[in-house]
Amino acid sequence: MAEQTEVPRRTPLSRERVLRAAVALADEAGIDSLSMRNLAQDLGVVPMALYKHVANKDELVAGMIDVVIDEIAPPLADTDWKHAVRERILSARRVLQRHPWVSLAIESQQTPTPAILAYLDSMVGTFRTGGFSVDLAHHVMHAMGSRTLGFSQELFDTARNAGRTGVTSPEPPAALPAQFADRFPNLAKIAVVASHDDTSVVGRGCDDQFEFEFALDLLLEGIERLHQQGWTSAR
Amino acid sequence: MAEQTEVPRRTPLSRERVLRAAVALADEAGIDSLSMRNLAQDLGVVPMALYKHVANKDELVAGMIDVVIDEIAPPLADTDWKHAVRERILSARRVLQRHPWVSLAIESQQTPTPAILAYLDSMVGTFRTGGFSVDLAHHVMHAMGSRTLGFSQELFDTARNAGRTGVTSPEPPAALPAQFADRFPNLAKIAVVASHDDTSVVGRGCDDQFEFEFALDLLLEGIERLHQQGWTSAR
DNA sequence: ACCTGAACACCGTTCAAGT
DNA sequence: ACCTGAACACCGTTCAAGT
Repeated sequence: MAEQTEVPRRTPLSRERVLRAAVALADEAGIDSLSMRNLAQDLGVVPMALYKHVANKDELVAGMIDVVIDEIAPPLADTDWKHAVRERILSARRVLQRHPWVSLAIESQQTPTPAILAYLDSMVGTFRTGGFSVDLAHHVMHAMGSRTLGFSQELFDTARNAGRTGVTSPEPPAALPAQFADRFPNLAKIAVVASHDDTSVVGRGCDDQFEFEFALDLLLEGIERLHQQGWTSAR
Repeated sequence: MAEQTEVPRRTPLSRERVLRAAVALADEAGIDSLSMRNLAQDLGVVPMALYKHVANKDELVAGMIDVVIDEIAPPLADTDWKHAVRERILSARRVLQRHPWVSLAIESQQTPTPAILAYLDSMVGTFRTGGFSVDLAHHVMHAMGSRTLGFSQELFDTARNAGRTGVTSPEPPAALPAQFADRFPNLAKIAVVASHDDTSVVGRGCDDQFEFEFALDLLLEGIERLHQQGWTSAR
C-alpha cells in the first residue's frame, strides 16, 4: 500500500520532460551547471537514461533552444510590417530575458535549430507581405542579425552566464575604480551621463531596454527609407 | 655539441609566449581544442607550469583576446568621423576574421578586457571629436554593439567554433534538402536569390562582407542623420 | 530487449612531495 | 624556494554485463 504510492515514483521520462527540466536547470543554476549528470540527478534518473531521449549534449541544447523559441508569440496580424516586426522582436526579447543563457547558446550552435528557422522564415514573410522585394528582405534580415531574435551584442553584458542563484539584483557595474577614469576617459564620461540622476562616478548602469529600442528603431527607420526608395542591390 | 644545441631546449616560458601559443592553437585547432593540457604540450611543458603565467583558464582566454584586439590598427587621422569609424571597424573585422574563435570568446566573457575597453574608449573619442554629444555618443555605441568590433551576429554562422584543421573551404551550406523549401519557403526564396548566378536551389552562401557593410552603412547613415539633427534623448 | 553500472578518455585545478 | 607528479572532483560518452 505504501508501496503502491511509491511504485510510480517517476512519471516516465520523455524528451519533453528532459528538455523542460534542462531549461529549468539552466535558468536557475546557469548554463555552466547544466551537465548530463546534474540533469539526470534533477530528474531522479541515472545519467545514461537521458540518452534514449537525446542523442548527445549538443542535441539536448538544440532542443532546449527550441523549447524557448516556441514561447515567442506569433506576429500581429492587421498591422503594417514595421509595427508587426517591432512588436514581435520586443516579444522575443521578453522571452529571451527569462532565459539568459539562450542567446549565447544560439550563437554557439553551428546550425540553426528548426524553431529558429521557422521564426526567421515567418519574419521574412512579414517583410514580404509588407511589399519588400526578396532582395531587400534578404539584406534586411542580415542587417538585423541577432536583433531579430531580441538580443543584441552588448559588450558589457554581465548576467548572461550566471544563474539566478546568488544575488539576483542587477547591480550597477560596481564602483568605477578611480583608475578607470584615467585610462578610459571617454567611457567614463559616458558612464557618468548614463547615471544622470547620480552625481557620483558610480554608474547606475544603462537602461538596456532603451538602448535596445534605440538601435532597433534606427535600423527600422533606415530600412523603411530604403523600402520607400525602392532600393535594390546592384546586380 | 649536439647537446649544446639541445640544452636551451626551450626559450623560457613567459606570459607572452603562453598567450601567443594559445592563440595559435585556437586558430589552428579550434577553441574546443584549447585545453591547459594541450597548450602545455604544444609548449613542451608540464601543464602546471602554465599557472605561473596565468591565474587560470579564464584569465588565459582574456589574455588571448587582448593579444588579438591589439592587432587592430589605430584610427585614421585627418578624416571625418564617419570615414574613421567605418575604416576602423572594417580593419577590426579583418583582424577578427583571422581568429574565428574570438567573437564567441568575447561574448562569453563576463567582463570586457582592458584592450577592449581601450578600443571602445578610442572609438567613443572618434565620435566626440566629430562633434557628437556625450549623450548621442553613448547611445550610438550601444546601437553599434558588437559591430563596433567588426562582427555581427549572423545566425547562420558556420565556422566560428571550427578550427582550420579539416576542409578549410567556406563551403556553401550544403544542398538545401527538398524538405527545406516546403517548411521554410521564405528563407528558401532568399537563398535562391543570394545565389543569383546559380539556377539551382543550392545556395552559394551569402556575401558576408557585403552584408556586413550593408548593415554598417545603414547604421552609420542613421547615426549621421541624428547627429545632423542635433538629436538628444528626452531627459 | 532493455537498462545501467563501470569504465574510458578527457577536463581544470589543488596539493603535497620532491628537489 | 621552486617545480611537478599525483590526485581530486568533475566532464560526455562507450560498452559490456546484468536483468
